[in-house]
Amino acid sequence: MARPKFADRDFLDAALAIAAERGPLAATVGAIAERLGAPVGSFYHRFPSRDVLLGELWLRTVLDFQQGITAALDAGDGLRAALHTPQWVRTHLDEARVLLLYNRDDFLQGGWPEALRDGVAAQTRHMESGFSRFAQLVFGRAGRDEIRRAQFLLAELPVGAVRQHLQRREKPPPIVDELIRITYHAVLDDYRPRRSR
Amino acid sequence: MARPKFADRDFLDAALAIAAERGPLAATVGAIAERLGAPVGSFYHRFPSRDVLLGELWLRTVLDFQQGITAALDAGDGLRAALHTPQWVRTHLDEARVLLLYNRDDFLQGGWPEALRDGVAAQTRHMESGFSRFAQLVFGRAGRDEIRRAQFLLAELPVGAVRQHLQRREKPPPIVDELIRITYHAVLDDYRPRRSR
DNA sequence: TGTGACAACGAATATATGTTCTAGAACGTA
DNA sequence: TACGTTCTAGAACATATATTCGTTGTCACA
Repeated sequence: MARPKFADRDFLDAALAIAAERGPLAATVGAIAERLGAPVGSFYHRFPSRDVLLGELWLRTVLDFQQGITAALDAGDGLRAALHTPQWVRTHLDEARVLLLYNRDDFLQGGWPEALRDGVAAQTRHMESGFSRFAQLVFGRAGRDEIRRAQFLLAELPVGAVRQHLQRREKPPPIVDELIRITYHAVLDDYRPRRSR
Repeated sequence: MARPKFADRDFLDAALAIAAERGPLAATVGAIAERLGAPVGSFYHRFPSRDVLLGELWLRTVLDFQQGITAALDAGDGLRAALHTPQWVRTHLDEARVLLLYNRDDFLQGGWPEALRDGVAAQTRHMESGFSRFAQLVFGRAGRDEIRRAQFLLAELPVGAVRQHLQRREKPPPIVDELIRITYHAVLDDYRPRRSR
């Protein structure tokens, strides 16, 4: 067997670097290969299509991102879960740009490749269960209203607060954590259980 | 003079519809012309390039969006300015999708056309002055910390809270306004002036 | 009715990009 | 050493898309 000069990983990393720099759209097969000094043929030895590569990149990134939130929820620490986003962003600037600055579906040229459907579906379920767990943890129940608040505190708020810094390629300053903390407590304090809603 | 069958507006509207439906990327010259029943040649009678069209679409949309915020600030009503986003989104679903779901620079294939540079720069200045005015209005001063809080309350928070609904092409439910209101008051209550920061 | 200006119209062109294909090199194994 | 497998290598191909260009049609007005 011929010794491989390039690993799957290398292509994923090259794609990440390009996508973080100039957007996922710029991560063309040609650009990725060129950055790696590899011929495009080698690319297609590793990945059946560009969509599969970008899909795998997204999945790999989102799973890494979510891990910290899950860990915080496991520890029963809702605030830490909310603050995980700015933390993670500081240590994963490139990944964060790709993951949080673009929409999931704008990654792919076509739809999601069959091979990744299950992974994406599992990821979605995992995320939804995270919201439920969070709602249960901090509100004591997981009805529609509680889940909506969980989405807000766990996703919309932290991602929103971090976005402008990602656009400037800079680490989120401490004020971001402060804003998240303030909002976190306010939404918890405001909450009063209701019939159904 | 031959009577024009298509106006600039028609092309902009067609582009908006397509961009709202399938993303700005899908708004190709061919797709726009086809939707309008116009030949591509007519397109280039109106716009020097696709980038100019998309740039103008973005500008037209963002100016309309900002008008409401400016009006609220003129009236000295900070909360109304923050709540303008969900309001506007409800009555401008298509526009909101294009404006708030994608990054400004991901609109264009190349960079911003020379002809629009000034408009974009003016828009940026206008937005920044809006943050300053808001900071002055609700915090009594416009230092770095106050402006950062203004950005959060006026932009990141409302846009973040509205995003998941835009993705689902649905009007933001009342809970969105409630979350914005809660956060708004919390950040104002928390605020204490500091030396400089 | 003729003419000029402007717009419609769509074929042609250039380019970018995903994908395939053929050839050859490197390595393990018999 | 011969052979098969796996990879490198990059040319070739197909397609999508922006843009150009030459022709045709239509209207206002002389």
